[in-house]
Amino acid sequence: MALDKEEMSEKVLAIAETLLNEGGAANLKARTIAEQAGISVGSVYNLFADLDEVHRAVNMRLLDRLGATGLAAMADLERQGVRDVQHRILAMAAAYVRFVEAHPGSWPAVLAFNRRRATRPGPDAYDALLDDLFDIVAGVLKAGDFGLDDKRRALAARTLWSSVHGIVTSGYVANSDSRQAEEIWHQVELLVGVFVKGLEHGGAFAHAGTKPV
Amino acid sequence: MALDKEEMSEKVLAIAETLLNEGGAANLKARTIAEQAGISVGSVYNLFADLDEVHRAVNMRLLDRLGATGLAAMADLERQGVRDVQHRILAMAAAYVRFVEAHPGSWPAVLAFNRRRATRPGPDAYDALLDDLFDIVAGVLKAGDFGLDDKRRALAARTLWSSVHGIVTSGYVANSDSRQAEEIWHQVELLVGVFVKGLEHGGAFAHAGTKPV
DNA sequence: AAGGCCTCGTGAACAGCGTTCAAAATATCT
DNA sequence: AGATATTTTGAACGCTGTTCACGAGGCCTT
Repeated sequence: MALDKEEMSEKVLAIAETLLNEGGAANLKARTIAEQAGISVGSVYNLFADLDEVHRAVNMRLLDRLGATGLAAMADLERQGVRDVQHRILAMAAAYVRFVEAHPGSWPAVLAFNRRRATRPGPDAYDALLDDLFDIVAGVLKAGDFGLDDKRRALAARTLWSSVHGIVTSGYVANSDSRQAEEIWHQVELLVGVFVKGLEHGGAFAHAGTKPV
Repeated sequence: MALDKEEMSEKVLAIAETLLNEGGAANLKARTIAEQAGISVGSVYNLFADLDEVHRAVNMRLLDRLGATGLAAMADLERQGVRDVQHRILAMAAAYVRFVEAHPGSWPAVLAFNRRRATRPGPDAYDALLDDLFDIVAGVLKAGDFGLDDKRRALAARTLWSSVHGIVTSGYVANSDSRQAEEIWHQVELLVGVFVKGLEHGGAFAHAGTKPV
Protein backbone atom coordinates (compact mmCIF):
# COMPACT_ATOMS: atom_id res chain seq x y z
CA MET A 1 0.00 0.00 0.00
CA ALA A 2 3.02 2.22 -0.40
CA LEU A 3 2.86 5.34 -2.48
CA ASP A 4 3.32 5.30 -6.21
CA LYS A 5 6.58 6.58 -7.58
CA GLU A 6 4.87 9.66 -8.92
CA GLU A 7 2.91 10.19 -5.74
CA MET A 8 6.10 10.05 -3.74
CA SER A 9 7.68 12.56 -6.11
CA GLU A 10 4.83 14.94 -5.52
CA LYS A 11 5.08 14.43 -1.79
CA VAL A 12 8.77 15.27 -1.99
CA LEU A 13 8.03 18.38 -4.04
CA ALA A 14 5.39 19.50 -1.57
CA ILE A 15 7.86 19.08 1.29
CA ALA A 16 10.56 20.85 -0.72
CA GLU A 17 8.25 23.76 -1.44
CA THR A 18 7.50 24.18 2.23
CA LEU A 19 11.18 24.01 3.13
CA LEU A 20 12.07 26.58 0.49
CA ASN A 21 9.30 28.89 1.57
CA GLU A 22 10.35 28.67 5.22
CA GLY A 23 14.08 29.10 4.86
CA GLY A 24 15.07 29.75 1.29
CA ALA A 25 17.41 27.65 -0.81
CA ALA A 26 19.73 27.02 2.13
CA ASN A 27 16.91 25.16 3.87
CA LEU A 28 16.48 22.59 1.12
CA LYS A 29 18.41 19.61 2.52
CA ALA A 30 18.34 16.06 1.29
CA ARG A 31 18.23 14.57 4.78
CA THR A 32 15.36 16.80 5.88
CA ILE A 33 13.34 15.87 2.82
CA ALA A 34 14.02 12.19 3.36
CA GLU A 35 13.03 12.35 7.02
CA GLN A 36 9.80 14.25 6.41
CA ALA A 37 8.84 12.03 3.49
CA GLY A 38 9.54 8.88 5.48
CA ILE A 39 12.13 7.56 3.04
CA SER A 40 15.90 7.35 2.99
CA VAL A 41 18.29 9.87 1.49
CA GLY A 42 19.16 7.48 -1.27
CA SER A 43 15.53 7.24 -2.29
CA VAL A 44 15.37 10.97 -2.79
CA TYR A 45 18.23 10.61 -5.26
CA ASN A 46 16.34 7.80 -6.86
CA LEU A 47 13.44 10.12 -7.61
CA PHE A 48 15.54 13.16 -8.56
CA ALA A 49 19.05 13.39 -9.94
CA ASP A 50 20.09 15.97 -7.36
CA LEU A 51 18.71 18.77 -5.23
CA ASP A 52 18.98 21.16 -8.15
CA GLU A 53 16.38 19.12 -9.99
CA VAL A 54 14.09 19.24 -6.96
CA HIS A 55 14.56 22.97 -6.70
CA ARG A 56 13.93 23.41 -10.41
CA ALA A 57 10.76 21.32 -10.27
CA VAL A 58 9.42 23.37 -7.37
CA ASN A 59 10.19 26.59 -9.20
CA MET A 60 8.46 25.46 -12.35
CA ARG A 61 5.36 24.60 -10.37
CA LEU A 62 5.44 28.08 -8.88
CA LEU A 63 5.88 29.77 -12.26
CA ASP A 64 3.06 27.66 -13.60
CA ARG A 65 0.75 28.70 -10.79
CA LEU A 66 1.76 32.32 -11.25
CA GLY A 67 0.82 32.16 -14.91
CA ALA A 68 -2.51 30.57 -14.05
CA THR A 69 -3.15 33.28 -11.45
CA GLY A 70 -2.45 35.98 -14.01
CA LEU A 71 -4.74 34.41 -16.56
CA ALA A 72 -7.45 34.02 -13.94
CA ALA A 73 -7.17 37.69 -13.03
CA MET A 74 -7.52 38.63 -16.69
CA ALA A 75 -10.55 36.38 -17.10
CA ASP A 76 -12.15 38.04 -14.06
CA LEU A 77 -11.77 41.49 -15.58
CA GLU A 78 -13.07 40.26 -18.90
CA ARG A 79 -16.16 38.95 -17.17
CA GLN A 80 -16.64 42.31 -15.49
CA GLY A 81 -16.37 44.05 -18.82
CA VAL A 82 -13.25 45.99 -17.81
CA ARG A 83 -11.41 46.79 -21.01
CA ASP A 84 -9.29 49.73 -19.87
CA VAL A 85 -5.66 48.80 -20.47
CA GLN A 86 -4.32 50.56 -17.42
CA HIS A 87 -6.80 48.81 -15.16
CA ARG A 88 -5.92 45.46 -16.61
CA ILE A 89 -2.19 45.97 -16.32
CA LEU A 90 -2.57 47.09 -12.73
CA ALA A 91 -4.62 44.01 -12.02
CA MET A 92 -1.88 41.81 -13.47
CA ALA A 93 0.74 43.63 -11.44
CA ALA A 94 -1.39 43.24 -8.34
CA ALA A 95 -1.65 39.52 -8.98
CA TYR A 96 2.12 39.35 -9.31
CA VAL A 97 2.71 41.32 -6.12
CA ARG A 98 0.26 39.18 -4.19
CA PHE A 99 1.92 36.04 -5.47
CA VAL A 100 5.35 37.17 -4.36
CA GLU A 101 4.00 38.21 -0.98
CA ALA A 102 2.40 34.80 -0.60
CA HIS A 103 5.75 33.08 -1.20
CA PRO A 104 8.20 35.16 0.82
CA GLY A 105 10.80 32.45 1.04
CA SER A 106 10.53 30.56 -2.20
CA TRP A 107 10.21 33.46 -4.61
CA PRO A 108 13.70 34.80 -3.91
CA ALA A 109 14.83 31.21 -4.37
CA VAL A 110 13.20 31.16 -7.78
CA LEU A 111 15.13 34.20 -8.84
CA ALA A 112 18.44 33.08 -7.37
CA PHE A 113 18.09 29.69 -8.99
CA ASN A 114 17.09 31.24 -12.25
CA ARG A 115 20.17 33.40 -12.24
CA ARG A 116 22.51 30.61 -11.27
CA ARG A 117 22.01 28.62 -14.43
CA ALA A 118 23.24 31.50 -16.62
CA THR A 119 26.14 29.38 -17.86
CA ARG A 120 24.00 26.46 -19.01
CA PRO A 121 23.06 25.86 -22.66
CA GLY A 122 20.18 27.42 -24.56
CA PRO A 123 16.50 27.91 -23.82
CA ASP A 124 14.46 25.27 -22.05
CA ALA A 125 11.14 24.76 -20.30
CA TYR A 126 12.10 27.39 -17.76
CA ASP A 127 12.28 30.10 -20.40
CA ALA A 128 9.09 28.83 -21.98
CA LEU A 129 7.19 29.48 -18.75
CA LEU A 130 8.60 32.99 -18.51
CA ASP A 131 7.63 33.63 -22.12
CA ASP A 132 4.08 32.59 -21.28
CA LEU A 133 3.96 35.36 -18.71
CA PHE A 134 5.26 37.87 -21.25
CA ASP A 135 2.62 36.75 -23.70
CA ILE A 136 -0.16 37.49 -21.25
CA VAL A 137 1.11 41.05 -20.85
CA ALA A 138 1.51 41.42 -24.60
CA GLY A 139 -2.10 40.29 -25.01
CA VAL A 140 -3.25 43.06 -22.69
CA LEU A 141 -1.20 45.64 -24.55
CA LYS A 142 -2.79 44.52 -27.78
CA ALA A 143 -6.14 45.75 -26.46
CA GLY A 144 -4.71 49.25 -26.17
CA ASP A 145 -4.47 51.39 -29.27
CA PHE A 146 -0.82 52.40 -29.17
CA GLY A 147 0.05 51.96 -32.82
CA LEU A 148 2.61 49.27 -32.04
CA ASP A 149 3.56 46.52 -34.45
CA ASP A 150 3.85 43.00 -33.06
CA LYS A 151 7.58 43.19 -32.53
CA ARG A 152 7.47 46.50 -30.71
CA ARG A 153 4.50 45.40 -28.63
CA ALA A 154 6.37 42.29 -27.53
CA LEU A 155 9.34 44.45 -26.60
CA ALA A 156 7.08 46.78 -24.63
CA ALA A 157 5.52 43.80 -22.83
CA ARG A 158 8.90 42.45 -21.80
CA THR A 159 10.02 45.91 -20.73
CA LEU A 160 6.93 46.54 -18.65
CA TRP A 161 7.00 43.13 -17.04
CA SER A 162 10.72 43.31 -16.25
CA SER A 163 10.14 46.72 -14.71
CA VAL A 164 7.35 45.52 -12.45
CA HIS A 165 9.51 42.58 -11.58
CA GLY A 166 12.41 44.90 -10.71
CA ILE A 167 10.23 47.04 -8.48
CA VAL A 168 8.89 44.06 -6.61
CA THR A 169 12.25 42.37 -6.09
CA SER A 170 14.05 45.59 -5.24
CA GLY A 171 11.33 46.44 -2.78
CA TYR A 172 11.45 43.10 -1.07
CA VAL A 173 15.11 43.52 -0.34
CA ALA A 174 14.26 45.65 2.66
CA ASN A 175 12.11 44.67 5.61
CA SER A 176 8.79 43.26 4.65
CA ASP A 177 6.62 45.39 6.85
CA SER A 178 3.46 46.91 5.47
CA ARG A 179 5.18 50.22 4.80
CA GLN A 180 7.33 48.46 2.26
CA ALA A 181 4.32 46.84 0.67
CA GLU A 182 2.77 50.26 0.26
CA GLU A 183 5.93 51.67 -1.28
CA ILE A 184 6.00 48.84 -3.78
CA TRP A 185 2.45 49.44 -4.80
CA HIS A 186 2.99 53.18 -5.16
CA GLN A 187 5.90 52.48 -7.47
CA VAL A 188 3.87 50.01 -9.51
CA GLU A 189 1.04 52.51 -9.84
CA LEU A 190 3.41 55.24 -10.94
CA LEU A 191 5.18 52.97 -13.39
CA VAL A 192 1.99 51.74 -15.01
CA GLY A 193 0.50 55.23 -15.16
CA VAL A 194 3.61 56.71 -16.70
CA PHE A 195 4.04 53.75 -19.01
CA VAL A 196 0.54 53.90 -20.44
CA LYS A 197 0.65 57.67 -20.81
CA GLY A 198 4.04 57.39 -22.45
CA LEU A 199 2.81 54.78 -24.90
CA GLU A 200 -0.23 56.91 -25.74
CA HIS A 201 2.07 59.77 -26.69
CA GLY A 202 4.45 57.72 -28.79
CA GLY A 203 7.21 57.51 -26.22
CA ALA A 204 8.05 54.04 -27.47
CA PHE A 205 9.52 55.61 -30.58
CA ALA A 206 11.45 58.41 -28.93
CA HIS A 207 15.04 57.50 -29.73
CA ALA A 208 17.84 59.45 -28.17
CA GLY A 209 20.61 57.72 -30.08
CA THR A 210 22.81 57.09 -27.09
CA LYS A 211 25.29 54.32 -27.68
CA PRO A 212 25.42 51.59 -25.06
CA VAL A 213 29.17 51.08 -25.42
CA MET B 1 57.91 42.76 6.81
CA ALA B 2 54.54 41.13 6.70
CA LEU B 3 51.49 43.04 5.57
CA ASP B 4 49.55 45.29 7.86
CA LYS B 5 46.28 44.00 9.21
CA GLU B 6 44.37 46.39 6.98
CA GLU B 7 46.53 45.62 3.97
CA MET B 8 45.87 41.93 4.44
CA SER B 9 42.15 42.62 4.73
CA GLU B 10 42.23 44.41 1.41
CA LYS B 11 44.21 41.60 -0.13
CA VAL B 12 41.57 39.16 1.10
CA LEU B 13 38.81 41.34 -0.29
CA ALA B 14 40.54 41.57 -3.66
CA ILE B 15 40.87 37.80 -3.78
CA ALA B 16 37.27 37.40 -2.66
CA GLU B 17 36.07 39.75 -5.38
CA THR B 18 37.89 37.74 -8.01
CA LEU B 19 36.48 34.48 -6.68
CA LEU B 20 32.96 35.87 -6.61
CA ASN B 21 33.29 37.25 -10.10
CA GLU B 22 34.57 33.95 -11.43
CA GLY B 23 32.12 31.57 -9.82
CA GLY B 24 29.48 33.44 -7.86
CA ALA B 25 28.76 33.09 -4.17
CA ALA B 26 29.36 29.34 -4.24
CA ASN B 27 32.98 29.98 -5.20
CA LEU B 28 33.78 32.03 -2.12
CA LYS B 29 35.51 29.46 0.10
CA ALA B 30 37.50 30.14 3.22
CA ARG B 31 40.22 27.65 2.30
CA THR B 32 40.67 29.10 -1.18
CA ILE B 33 40.98 32.61 0.18
CA ALA B 34 43.51 31.48 2.76
CA GLU B 35 45.60 29.64 0.20
CA GLN B 36 45.65 32.49 -2.29
CA ALA B 37 46.39 35.06 0.38
CA GLY B 38 49.20 32.95 1.82
CA ILE B 39 47.66 32.71 5.26
CA SER B 40 45.77 30.05 7.18
CA VAL B 41 42.02 29.54 7.36
CA GLY B 42 42.01 30.69 10.96
CA SER B 43 43.60 33.99 10.02
CA VAL B 44 40.79 34.72 7.61
CA TYR B 45 38.41 34.38 10.54
CA ASN B 46 40.69 36.65 12.51
CA LEU B 47 40.19 39.42 9.94
CA PHE B 48 36.47 38.80 9.31
CA ALA B 49 33.82 37.29 11.55
CA ASP B 50 32.64 34.93 8.80
CA LEU B 51 32.36 34.63 5.05
CA ASP B 52 29.18 36.65 5.08
CA GLU B 53 31.13 39.63 6.31
CA VAL B 54 33.66 39.14 3.52
CA HIS B 55 30.88 38.91 0.98
CA ARG B 56 29.19 41.98 2.37
CA ALA B 57 32.41 43.99 2.30
CA VAL B 58 33.00 43.06 -1.34
CA ASN B 59 29.45 44.02 -2.24
CA MET B 60 29.74 47.38 -0.55
CA ARG B 61 32.90 48.12 -2.47
CA LEU B 62 31.07 47.27 -5.68
CA LEU B 63 28.09 49.46 -4.83
CA ASP B 64 30.46 52.25 -3.94
CA ARG B 65 32.25 51.98 -7.27
CA LEU B 66 28.93 51.84 -9.09
CA GLY B 67 27.84 55.07 -7.44
CA ALA B 68 31.13 56.71 -8.34
CA THR B 69 30.76 55.54 -11.93
CA GLY B 70 27.28 57.03 -12.12
CA LEU B 71 28.41 60.33 -10.72
CA ALA B 72 31.35 60.40 -13.12
CA ALA B 73 29.01 59.79 -16.06
CA MET B 74 26.82 62.67 -14.92
CA ALA B 75 29.83 64.94 -14.52
CA ASP B 76 30.92 64.06 -18.06
CA LEU B 77 27.56 65.08 -19.48
CA GLU B 78 27.58 68.24 -17.42
CA ARG B 79 30.97 69.14 -18.87
CA GLN B 80 29.60 68.55 -22.36
CA GLY B 81 26.66 70.80 -21.67
CA VAL B 82 24.12 68.03 -22.12
CA ARG B 83 21.09 68.98 -20.11
CA ASP B 84 18.43 66.88 -21.78
CA VAL B 85 16.89 64.68 -19.14
CA GLN B 86 16.33 61.71 -21.40
CA HIS B 87 19.94 61.76 -22.54
CA ARG B 88 21.18 61.93 -18.99
CA ILE B 89 18.98 59.12 -17.77
CA LEU B 90 20.06 56.95 -20.65
CA ALA B 91 23.68 57.70 -19.84
CA MET B 92 23.10 56.60 -16.26
CA ALA B 93 21.38 53.46 -17.39
CA ALA B 94 24.22 52.76 -19.78
CA ALA B 95 26.70 53.15 -16.94
CA TYR B 96 24.66 50.69 -14.91
CA VAL B 97 24.44 48.17 -17.74
CA ARG B 98 28.16 48.40 -18.40
CA PHE B 99 28.90 47.91 -14.74
CA VAL B 100 26.79 44.78 -14.54
CA GLU B 101 28.35 43.44 -17.71
CA ALA B 102 31.79 44.06 -16.27
CA HIS B 103 30.94 41.98 -13.20
CA PRO B 104 29.10 38.97 -14.60
CA GLY B 105 29.74 36.78 -11.59
CA SER B 106 29.74 39.14 -8.65
CA TRP B 107 26.74 41.26 -9.55
CA PRO B 108 24.25 38.40 -9.22
CA ALA B 109 25.98 37.64 -5.94
CA VAL B 110 25.32 41.20 -4.81
CA LEU B 111 21.63 40.78 -5.48
CA ALA B 112 21.36 37.32 -3.96
CA PHE B 113 23.21 38.47 -0.86
CA ASN B 114 21.12 41.57 -0.66
CA ARG B 115 17.96 39.54 -0.76
CA ARG B 116 19.14 37.01 1.77
CA ARG B 117 19.38 39.47 4.64
CA ALA B 118 15.68 40.34 4.34
CA THR B 119 15.03 39.05 7.83
CA ARG B 120 17.67 41.17 9.55
CA PRO B 121 16.86 44.35 11.46
CA GLY B 122 16.42 47.81 10.05
CA PRO B 123 18.38 49.96 7.61
CA ASP B 124 22.14 49.91 7.56
CA ALA B 125 25.11 50.99 5.46
CA TYR B 126 23.93 48.72 2.67
CA ASP B 127 20.68 50.61 2.27
CA ALA B 128 22.53 53.91 2.52
CA LEU B 129 24.58 53.04 -0.54
CA LEU B 130 21.47 52.12 -2.48
CA ASP B 131 19.84 55.38 -1.43
CA ASP B 132 22.85 57.24 -2.81
CA LEU B 133 22.14 55.70 -6.19
CA PHE B 134 18.50 56.74 -5.99
CA ASP B 135 19.54 60.26 -5.09
CA ILE B 136 21.63 60.56 -8.23
CA VAL B 137 18.62 59.61 -10.36
CA ALA B 138 16.40 61.99 -8.41
CA GLY B 139 18.92 64.74 -9.09
CA VAL B 140 18.65 64.12 -12.79
CA LEU B 141 14.86 64.16 -12.64
CA LYS B 142 14.99 67.50 -10.86
CA ALA B 143 16.51 69.01 -13.99
CA GLY B 144 13.40 68.03 -15.95
CA ASP B 145 10.30 70.17 -15.64
CA PHE B 146 7.72 67.58 -14.71
CA GLY B 147 5.85 69.50 -12.02
CA LEU B 148 6.78 66.96 -9.36
CA ASP B 149 7.13 67.77 -5.70
CA ASP B 150 10.11 66.35 -3.83
CA LYS B 151 8.25 63.35 -2.50
CA ARG B 152 6.80 62.38 -5.86
CA ARG B 153 10.13 62.94 -7.60
CA ALA B 154 11.86 60.62 -5.16
CA LEU B 155 9.18 58.02 -5.80
CA ALA B 156 9.66 58.40 -9.54
CA ALA B 157 13.42 58.05 -9.15
CA ARG B 158 13.08 54.82 -7.18
CA THR B 159 10.54 53.52 -9.65
CA LEU B 160 12.68 54.30 -12.66
CA TRP B 161 15.82 52.88 -11.12
CA SER B 162 14.11 49.71 -9.94
CA SER B 163 12.70 49.27 -13.43
CA VAL B 164 16.08 49.59 -15.11
CA HIS B 165 17.43 47.24 -12.50
CA GLY B 166 14.67 44.74 -13.26
CA ILE B 167 15.33 44.87 -16.96
CA VAL B 168 19.03 44.30 -16.51
CA THR B 169 18.69 41.44 -14.05
CA SER B 170 15.85 39.77 -15.93
CA GLY B 171 17.83 40.03 -19.11
CA TYR B 172 20.92 38.49 -17.64
CA VAL B 173 19.01 35.43 -16.59
CA ALA B 174 19.33 34.08 -20.09
CA ASN B 175 22.51 33.41 -21.98
CA SER B 176 24.81 36.37 -22.03
CA ASP B 177 25.52 36.50 -25.70
CA SER B 178 25.51 39.82 -27.50
CA ARG B 179 21.94 39.35 -28.72
CA GLN B 180 20.86 39.45 -25.11
CA ALA B 181 22.85 42.63 -24.51
CA GLU B 182 21.06 44.24 -27.44
CA GLU B 183 17.67 43.16 -26.11
CA ILE B 184 18.46 44.67 -22.73
CA TRP B 185 19.45 47.96 -24.27
CA HIS B 186 16.34 48.08 -26.43
CA GLN B 187 14.22 47.59 -23.34
CA VAL B 188 16.09 50.29 -21.46
CA GLU B 189 15.66 52.70 -24.35
CA LEU B 190 11.97 51.97 -24.57
CA LEU B 191 11.50 52.29 -20.83
CA VAL B 192 13.30 55.61 -20.59
CA GLY B 193 11.56 56.99 -23.66
CA VAL B 194 8.13 56.00 -22.40
CA PHE B 195 8.92 57.10 -18.87
CA VAL B 196 10.01 60.60 -19.84
CA LYS B 197 7.09 61.04 -22.23
CA GLY B 198 4.75 59.76 -19.57
CA LEU B 199 6.09 62.18 -16.98
CA GLU B 200 5.79 65.05 -19.44
CA HIS B 201 2.12 64.27 -19.86
CA GLY B 202 1.35 63.92 -16.20
CA GLY B 203 1.24 60.14 -16.13
CA ALA B 204 2.64 60.19 -12.62
CA PHE B 205 -0.69 61.45 -11.36
CA ALA B 206 -2.95 59.12 -13.31
CA HIS B 207 -4.57 57.07 -10.57
CA ALA B 208 -6.69 54.13 -11.43
CA GLY B 209 -7.81 53.40 -7.90
CA THR B 210 -7.11 49.67 -8.01
CA LYS B 211 -6.70 48.21 -4.56
CA PRO B 212 -3.67 46.00 -3.98
CA VAL B 213 -5.45 43.58 -1.63
C1' DA C 1 7.32 -24.57 -4.56
C1' DA C 2 11.80 -23.44 -5.74
C1' DG C 3 14.98 -21.03 -8.03
C1' DG C 4 16.76 -17.14 -10.68
C1' DC C 5 16.41 -12.45 -11.93
C1' DC C 6 15.80 -7.81 -11.38
C1' DT C 7 14.19 -3.66 -9.65
C1' DC C 8 14.32 -0.57 -5.91
C1' DG C 9 15.08 1.19 -1.12
C1' DT C 10 18.78 1.58 2.13
C1' DG C 11 22.19 4.00 5.09
C1' DA C 12 27.08 3.85 5.89
C1' DA C 13 30.84 6.13 3.73
C1' DC C 14 33.33 9.91 1.18
C1' DA C 15 34.77 14.43 0.04
C1' DG C 16 34.11 19.05 0.91
C1' DC C 17 32.23 22.90 3.39
C1' DG C 18 32.21 26.84 7.36
C1' DT C 19 33.72 27.43 11.74
C1' DT C 20 36.22 26.77 16.26
C1' DC C 21 39.92 26.67 19.54
C1' DA C 22 43.99 24.78 22.15
C1' DA C 23 48.46 25.21 21.25
C1' DA C 24 52.49 27.18 19.03
C1' DA C 25 54.81 31.15 17.35
C1' DT C 26 55.56 35.78 17.45
C1' DA C 27 55.51 40.33 19.28
C1' DT C 28 55.53 43.56 23.20
C1' DC C 29 56.50 45.17 27.56
C1' DT C 30 59.16 45.29 32.18
C1' DA D 1 66.36 38.16 29.42
C1' DG D 2 62.30 36.92 31.16
C1' DA D 3 57.40 37.38 31.40
C1' DT D 4 53.32 38.53 29.41
C1' DA D 5 50.14 39.53 25.73
C1' DT D 6 48.88 38.87 21.00
C1' DT D 7 48.37 36.67 16.79
C1' DT D 8 48.75 32.72 13.65
C1' DT D 9 47.97 28.18 12.97
C1' DG D 10 45.81 23.79 11.26
C1' DA D 11 43.69 19.77 13.20
C1' DA D 12 39.15 18.71 14.51
C1' DC D 13 33.92 19.08 14.67
C1' DG D 14 29.56 18.97 12.68
C1' DC D 15 27.21 19.70 8.75
C1' DT D 16 26.40 19.27 3.78
C1' DG D 17 25.40 16.75 -1.18
C1' DT D 18 26.20 12.65 -3.32
C1' DT D 19 27.48 7.72 -4.15
C1' DC D 20 27.15 2.77 -4.16
C1' DA D 21 27.58 -2.03 -2.43
C1' DC D 22 24.21 -4.47 -0.21
C1' DG D 23 19.93 -6.71 0.74
C1' DA D 24 14.86 -7.00 0.72
C1' DG D 25 10.98 -7.86 -2.10
C1' DG D 26 8.30 -8.81 -6.21
C1' DC D 27 7.89 -11.44 -10.67
C1' DC D 28 8.49 -14.76 -14.01
C1' DT D 29 10.05 -19.39 -15.45
C1' DT D 30 10.79 -24.12 -14.49
